[in-house]
This record gives sequence, C-alpha cells and structure tokens, in this order.
Amino acid sequence: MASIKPSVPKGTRDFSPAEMVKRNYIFDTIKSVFRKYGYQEIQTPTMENLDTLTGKYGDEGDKLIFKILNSGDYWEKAESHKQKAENFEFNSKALLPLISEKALRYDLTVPFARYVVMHQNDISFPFKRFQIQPVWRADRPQKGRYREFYKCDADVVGSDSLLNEAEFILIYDEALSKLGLKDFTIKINNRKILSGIAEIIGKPDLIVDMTVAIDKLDKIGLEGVTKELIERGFSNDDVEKLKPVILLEGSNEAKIESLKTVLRNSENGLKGIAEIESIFTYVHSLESNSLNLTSKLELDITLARGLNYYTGAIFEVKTNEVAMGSIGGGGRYDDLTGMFGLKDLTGVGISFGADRIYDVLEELKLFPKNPEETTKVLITNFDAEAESYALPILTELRSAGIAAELYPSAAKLKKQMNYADNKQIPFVLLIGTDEIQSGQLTLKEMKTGDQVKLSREELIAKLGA
RNA sequence: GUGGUUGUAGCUCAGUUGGUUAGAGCAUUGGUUUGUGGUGCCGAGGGUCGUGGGUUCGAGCCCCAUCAUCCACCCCA
Repeated sequence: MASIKPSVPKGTRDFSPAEMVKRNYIFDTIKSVFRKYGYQEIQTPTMENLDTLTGKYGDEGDKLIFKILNSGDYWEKAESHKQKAENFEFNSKALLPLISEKALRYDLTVPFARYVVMHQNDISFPFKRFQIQPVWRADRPQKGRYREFYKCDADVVGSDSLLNEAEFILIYDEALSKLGLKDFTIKINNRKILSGIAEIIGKPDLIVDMTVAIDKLDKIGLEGVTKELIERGFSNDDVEKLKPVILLEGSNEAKIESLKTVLRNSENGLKGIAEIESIFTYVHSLESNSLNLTSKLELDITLARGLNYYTGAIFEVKTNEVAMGSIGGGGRYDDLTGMFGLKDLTGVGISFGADRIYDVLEELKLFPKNPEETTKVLITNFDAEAESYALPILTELRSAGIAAELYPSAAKLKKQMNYADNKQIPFVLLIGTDEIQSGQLTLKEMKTGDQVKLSREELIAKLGA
C-alpha cells in the first residue's frame, strides 16, 4: 500500500501536550468564573439532526453547516424516492434531505435551546448552564478563523431580569482579567434601539440591512457605510437622518441622552434605552462591592452582530492590545425555544472565543511560566537488576502522589537524560549497582545539575513537598 | 462563493539569466575511555523539488491545468 502524505483537514489542527496545557488553562479559568456565578456544565452531541440546525443562522449560515452523509446506501434510497415521487427533479436542494439528515453542530446556543425544550420537565428555571465544546463551520479559514473551534458559552433561560445581563458583563471582565488581559472593551447595544432607529427613519423592514451596514463602521468608515446603505435600499435622506446616530460620541451617559431625544417617538427604542440604563445601574451596584471593572464598558449603537435571533441586549468583546476580531459575544433572545415548540421562554447568553483568546495570550506572552503538568521524576534504567529494584520505588512514589516514570528500557544513560530533558522532567533518580548496595539513591536536579544521595524515605519526603 | 499569495528533507528555508551526482540550520540517529542531559567535536540516514501535462538537447527554475496553503473580501468566534 502506497503511503499517503499525512495531513489534517482544512481549518483543523492538532494540539500538542504543550498547547493542551495552555488551552486547559484558558478553559479552566473561564469555567471557574462561570461556576462562581452559578452556571452548571452540560454537553450535547457532536451531531444534531439537520432540521434542528437549518434555518436558525440565516441563509449564509445554512451554507456553512457541515452536513453528514447518510450511512448505508443513500444513493439507492434517493433513486427509489425519485421513482415514487411525481415531478421530482434531481438538484442539490431536493437531493440534500434525501442523502443527509444529520449535521455537525454549528454553535452551542441552538443545541442548548433544543436541550431545554427536550428536558423542560427536569429543569427548574431560571436555568443557568455553561458549555465548552467544539463547533464546526464550513468557512474558508484565515487568521483567527478555523473550521473546527471551541466555544465557551454561558446562557440563562427563564429569567427576564436584566441582572443577568449585568452579571455577564462582570463575568467577561473577571475571566479576561484573570487571563491577564489588561485592555479590552466590552461593547453593549440593544436590538430595540436598532429597531427604534429603523422606525424613526421609516424603514423598519430594512433593519437587518441597516445593522449589517452600520456594524462595519469601524472597518470601512462613514463613506463605506453610506455606500452600503444606499446599495441596500436606503435613500440619501435616510442616510442623512442616520448619520448623527451612528456617529454618536462621548460618554455612555451622553449617548443615552442623545438617543432619548432621537428616539422620543419610538416606544420600542425608548424601551431599549431603559434596558441599557438598568443594566448599567446593576453593574455599578455590583462592582462597587468587591470588583472594579478593569475593562471599559461602552455603549456602541453600531454593534449589531450577525445573529438575527437577538431581541434585547447585544454584547461583543474586543481586545485593544492586538489586532484580532472579537473574542466574545452574546445577547438576549426572547424566543429561541419557540421554534422547538416551547413559547415565551426568554434567554440571554455570552460566548468566549477560546481559540482567539489563545492566539491573543500567545502574542502577548501571557501564559503562566511553569504549569506543572509533566512527570516529576524519571527513574533511570541501567539493567534488569536495577529495573526490578526500581519497580517498588516507582509504586511508592506514585502512591505518594508523585508523578513518576521508569525509563522503559536499559538504553544509554545519555539517551535517558535526554528524554528527561526534552520532557522537562525536573528530577532524575539514578539507580545502579552502587545505589542498590548502599540503599542511598542518587537524585539529580536537572535544572541545576546538583546530585544528592537519599534514602527512600528522604526521597519521598523531598519530592512530595 | 470572490480575489490574491505560496508549495524544495520531519520543521524553517536557500537554490544566481533554465545547464553535471539539489544545499543549509534545526530535529532524528551513531561515535567521542563503556554511570549523566541542557552546551564541544566527527559521522550517518532522510527529497520521484505538491500533482499531471507542455515548451526545450536539457526544467526545482518557463507555460497550462489541478490540488493544497496562507491572506483579504462576504460572513463570522
């Protein structure tokens, strides 16, 4: 059999032991904060039924869902369906449901909604859960974008209190600060404000086009946004009305005051503003106790994000220390479970982009130095006699909770030392004829090169400390 | 889906206007008085130059196609 060139699929990667240490550091940090705020972990399957996922992410999103080909003779089944059905034409749209009924999860929010509906009788609301699992998107990879990546989500369903929104802001701040980030911005907006703006202009139907365009202000500037708004069906007049709104400057309080004037005739818009004010009030009450918000909380009415299911608050987090897309986002969705038949259940959630956070920490060199996740001591293997002498010591070390390994063959000492060095094992225990006769074992500290003679008891005591 | 970039040893790359047996560093491995690494010295293995065509006396280098890669756009974490 001809050997093939080994590779992984586009947009996926392997994680080495060193990388896993760092990744777990990120996951553990975020998890500990989630738990502290009362969130409990769940997991859902890698694959969902295709119809659970389709239609939830818009047309663009649907295209990016990885479909799973049916097992068995899918082609035979498709052929027989064609023969039975009248006027059935083979095209990709008609064919898809015949050959694929499962797909890889695209995010964690929709599977969570499905979970809540399925387990509604076992759940006591409000239900606060977090979930850290990979998701898959058939996108073209590029910087900071992969086809398989991890999401860290926390959501609460069954509570419309804005305290939840406020706590999410604290969670973002606390987790990212714990990871060592110094300068990041938590942006907040409200879908109702966006709706209100669209109402005032008299184009409520074009709210999606409006938000997609003004969301790009950072990137393409006012001119680009203007151009895109015109292309998306707004008149010059509309754009003139929009300009002062999207160019709002100043403190959050100043922005709120301006918006109150602009949106005075929009009930919806005013409600959005009231929600934002309420969230800010909660945040300030909470932070005055024990935390102070090292991040900047900023009302940004150009913030829209793609997901159409947001109905209230919208969050996004960006680091200001390196050029990277958003490292987190979220928002409130009033009817996500409605599509699965459970009405009137509101939810709000946030997500951390762990893979991007990894890249940011790497670039800023913020990973801790010595995460002790390797073997603590390697026992050398001189010959069969030394090996059998070493085995009980190996067991003794492990019983004492010390990560230990015996080199599995009597290779040259140079090779064994090299192994310890490459694996960054801090101690090597040498056991040869001298040690066996005297009972005094030689312990070498790799970093300094120092060697000491120790009895078995002294050894355990020293390494156990 | 659109546009561009780059494909030479396990990794990072060099290879002069097309011209003999394609190179380096790192990594691997052997030796260096046979019980000592991170740091010396000497040696070794490893490449149908992404793949398939074409031009030429001759192609790693030129042309076409194809695949892969990275980057940007769309969209998004």
